Amino acid sequence: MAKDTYHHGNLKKELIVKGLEYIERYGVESLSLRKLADAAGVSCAAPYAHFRNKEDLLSAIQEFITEQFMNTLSEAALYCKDRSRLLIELGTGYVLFFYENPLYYSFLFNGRCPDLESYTPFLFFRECVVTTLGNTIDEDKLEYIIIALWSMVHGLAGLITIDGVVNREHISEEIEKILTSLEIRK
Amino acid sequence: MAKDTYHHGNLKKELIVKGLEYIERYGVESLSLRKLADAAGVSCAAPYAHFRNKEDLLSAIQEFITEQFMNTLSEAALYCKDRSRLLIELGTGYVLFFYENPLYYSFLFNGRCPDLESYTPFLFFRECVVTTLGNTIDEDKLEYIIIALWSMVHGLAGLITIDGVVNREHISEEIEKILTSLEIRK
DNA sequence: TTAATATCTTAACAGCGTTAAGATTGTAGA
DNA sequence: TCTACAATCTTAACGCTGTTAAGATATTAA
Repeated sequence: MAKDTYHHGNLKKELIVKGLEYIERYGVESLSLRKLADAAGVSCAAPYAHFRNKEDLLSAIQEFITEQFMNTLSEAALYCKDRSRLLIELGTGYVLFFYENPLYYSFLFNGRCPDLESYTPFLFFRECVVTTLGNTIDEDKLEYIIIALWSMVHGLAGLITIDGVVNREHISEEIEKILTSLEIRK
Repeated sequence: MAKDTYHHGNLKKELIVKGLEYIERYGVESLSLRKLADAAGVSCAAPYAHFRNKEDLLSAIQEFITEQFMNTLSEAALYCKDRSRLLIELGTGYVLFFYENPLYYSFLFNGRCPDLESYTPFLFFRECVVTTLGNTIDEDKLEYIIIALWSMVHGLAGLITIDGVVNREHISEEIEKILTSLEIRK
């Protein structure tokens, strides 16, 4: 976007979006405020009118990604008509999200991650497990199962972003086979 | 270590060890070659006699940590007399290693991780699963179970380093309860 | 219209990774 | 033991980074 006025008009949003695109392509390590400001046609100090510092911008980008992530999960749940497959669809959606955006994974879950107790994707995942298994499992066991399932899904997502673990030919089917190779111990 | 001679004598090793200690305490983001060189009582360009660049030093540190990690796993397997508990002991050791050194996790598994197909902790883990379950499971199913178990252990380690997921009171027992809440689907 | 506020620029600072050129030390071969 | 060579380190500099202070420009509210 060229700059013909003194005020940019939409700098805050553009920094978030351009920053997101940059992370998507090159990862967070090589992202710099100066390059971002330059790309937006603005001086290197301009971003400080909208963000306290670099970390503050990264947090905003993180919120942005977390929102996308939440949408992916809730859509997977919404479009799943067969309730017995809810957890599988959810888990597959979880893994596929990071399969398609590998650089998001390390960005989201590295030092910048908010308290997991209030992390909406986790809360949503937990809720789905409870509604699916709630009646069939002891309450104290349920807590461990929630974490076990989440760990498996979360770990698989991480391993896939590292590469070399899963056959990428039929990725959805592969993920499902992995996630269903263990079952709940009642 | 003070410096009274022109040649340090053991700079390469000291950079690795001091760097490791620094990452342990403050994380990899804030580590700099200059601070490290300063701490070793040496000029900022001295490290380049031993490492091509910063990334090269980080790789050396990573190998160092991976070795420690491998030792933890193989000791867990060695001291496990009850073979039916081998996988549990191994998984608990895996998680505890990163529970005790949370900053190692993101350092090891972020962009710097070598090809997982030749990653020794994975190979060892795989071998243990195969010897434990080899006879009882179909070969094609076994492959998915290996990845599922590894995902669960790896994901739990990651979630624990993020914090807020597991009651830290009796951490070993908590980990075991989580890891045993799912069972292998034959 | 004016005052206050939001947004942006210019200029500067220290810290970073990295390199080139040269000094110092250790070592292998005569 | 002397000498040439290789390894190791220093000094000085480069461009890049995040951040701040002071001031310019535009927007908004009164």
